[in-house]
Amino acid sequence: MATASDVAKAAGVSISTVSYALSGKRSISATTRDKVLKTAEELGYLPHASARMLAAKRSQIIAVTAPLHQDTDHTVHMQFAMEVTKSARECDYDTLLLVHDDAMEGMRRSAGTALADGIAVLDVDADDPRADLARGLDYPVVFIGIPHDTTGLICVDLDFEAAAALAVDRLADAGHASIGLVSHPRITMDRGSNFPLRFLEGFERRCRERGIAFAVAYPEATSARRAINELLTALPGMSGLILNTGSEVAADAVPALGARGRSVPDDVSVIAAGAAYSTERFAVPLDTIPLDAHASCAAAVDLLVAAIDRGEREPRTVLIAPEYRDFDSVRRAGVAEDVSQASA
Amino acid sequence: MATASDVAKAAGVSISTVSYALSGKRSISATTRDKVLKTAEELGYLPHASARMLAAKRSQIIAVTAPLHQDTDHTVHMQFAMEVTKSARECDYDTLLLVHDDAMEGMRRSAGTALADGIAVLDVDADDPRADLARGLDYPVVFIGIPHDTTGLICVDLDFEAAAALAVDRLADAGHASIGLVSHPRITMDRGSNFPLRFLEGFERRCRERGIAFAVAYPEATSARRAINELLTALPGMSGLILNTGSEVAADAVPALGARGRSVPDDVSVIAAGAAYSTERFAVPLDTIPLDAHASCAAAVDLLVAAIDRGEREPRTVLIAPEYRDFDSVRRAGVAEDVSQASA
DNA sequence: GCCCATCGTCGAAGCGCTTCGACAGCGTTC
DNA sequence: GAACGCTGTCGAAGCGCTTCGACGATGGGC
Repeated sequence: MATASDVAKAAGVSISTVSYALSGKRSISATTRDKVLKTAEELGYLPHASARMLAAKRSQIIAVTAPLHQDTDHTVHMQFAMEVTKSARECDYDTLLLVHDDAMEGMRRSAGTALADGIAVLDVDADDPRADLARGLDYPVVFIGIPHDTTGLICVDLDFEAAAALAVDRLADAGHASIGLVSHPRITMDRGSNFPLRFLEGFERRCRERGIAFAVAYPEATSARRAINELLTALPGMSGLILNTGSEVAADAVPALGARGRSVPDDVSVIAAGAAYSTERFAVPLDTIPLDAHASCAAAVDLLVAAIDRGEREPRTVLIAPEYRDFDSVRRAGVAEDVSQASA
Repeated sequence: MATASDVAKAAGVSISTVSYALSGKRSISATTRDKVLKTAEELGYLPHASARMLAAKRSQIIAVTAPLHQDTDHTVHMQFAMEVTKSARECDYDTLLLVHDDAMEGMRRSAGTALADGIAVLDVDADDPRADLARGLDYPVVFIGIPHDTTGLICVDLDFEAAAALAVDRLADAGHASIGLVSHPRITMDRGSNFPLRFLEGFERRCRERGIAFAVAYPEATSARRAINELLTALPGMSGLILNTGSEVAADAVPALGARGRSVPDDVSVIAAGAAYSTERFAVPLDTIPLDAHASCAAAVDLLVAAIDRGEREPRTVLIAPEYRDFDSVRRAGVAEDVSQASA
């Protein structure tokens, strides 16, 4: 490979002039700059990454840690890892994947060896040990997800509580007084996985605030049948359903309601909230409050880059406001009867 | 962070002695080595990654390119990316994710700047442009998947043709003379995605060799219904079925057969081949010829590391022999009648 | 008891880049 | 026209590590 010194010789200037011409960090006459750029182009010059890192004291690499629990949703993870990568590239950073059994070791290593300039943490648990590690590290770390104790941390996530409240409001506004929630499997909740808990809290609080009867079910594996049955037992008059669960269970919800003689949206209005998947190909497309990987990751990378490049390290939690996508799976309560009578 | 120079001072030796004590590349007395190791430990010394890269002319980083087509299976991808990462760590390499729109640019950049020491290429198409790029790069590249023209390339993959033959043989040996194949969606085939084509070829060839009647269907989206219907139209007496398709379609195959009055395995024997998913939780667990991400990735990383560390760059294609996992979803042809009569 | 091989350690030369200070050349300013 | 400030360029000093050659010390062979 051609080096900066080769370019300097060929262009008849000094090495530092080459560096400044390419980086633009000092003014260089247009003539010289063009000559350097042209020569660099001709020689196919690309700066040696390690040399640049060493001299600039910056690797332009962001590490991404994604510990994989057995109940983790690979699709969602991959989406987040990719979105971080894309956003990072836009800021001229590459991403290093850290997916060992020991995420802590990876974080310590990338900080200690200056392999990466900062770390993006995915799949955050409520009592995530990586939070303590980050606090002790004096090193830019951004959490995509929110641990219980956010002291000293920078965190980004969809505002799941607001998303839950938004979903409840939609149904309540449409006159539904009895709402079920299909949440995540017990194993996920028990692990203290963060966002399902926040969603659940938001859901329960808003239901109470608005005097709505509610029930919650925790599905197992990929079927919604049992969860739906439980909800219908607890709330025989359930006319609103919120799904904050994996794509397979969510996709199974409409068939599961169908098996109990309820059609969507005539008998039950349904909203998929905090959904990382699209409901367009579901048996009945559902109103959705999306979990937008792009938005979260872009925000996270921005914060991380600000911390790295501009030293902006003040702890803070950024909650991304939920959006509502209407696919007509919510109907006014009471209107249902007319429709079913009409079609019966 | 402590530097090698700090350690040297504290231990009362020279910098080069520190380096040799830690790397073991020259003999160092036990006394000195222990003193250095102890001091390094105490100071929490970790070698600066960029400095090491620059001096050693090696980054200990492997780039992973995974272009994402819209029909790509994220779950499978993530699995492969992670397996590459795990295997790489065992050889003391980290992995850089390259998932831009322009995979070519990423490859060129990591080679040109010496950011990575080599590249693992995922999701290979038959006429993948990255093949030509790799040929022109003079840089270690390993393909996990097999393009049409493998000249000059190092490739690793499951032996899909052998897997297809193995599946056909199992069914044929059990007396099934009429076998259907559910392949991948047309869009995937048309893109020239590589392994479905190889599987298809292996399937057709072996069926012909053994005089088996066969038919192939290409599903759409996530349902198997149409594909199953097509196969039953083409082969009314179909008693064997091979699934070389995504997990959702595969999971839907047994219900789809059920909808047509066929039960598994009594009426139809079924094998999931080249499956990156587990069939354990399917309505009926299926005999499986797994697509083992770990095996492929471990082999690929070994080849890549050999190419980087030991200069072993001879082109070659490594096909991983298929394995058969029996879950009792294949029965002898003709036995089916007895069973169904008995239970009827 | 001398020579040579071996072992253990050190100093110094880079790796290829960024960046700082210096300074020549030129146009302003009074 | 002397003093001044700009602009554009250069040289050199690192960044922290690896690695090569050198060399004193030790020990075995004769």
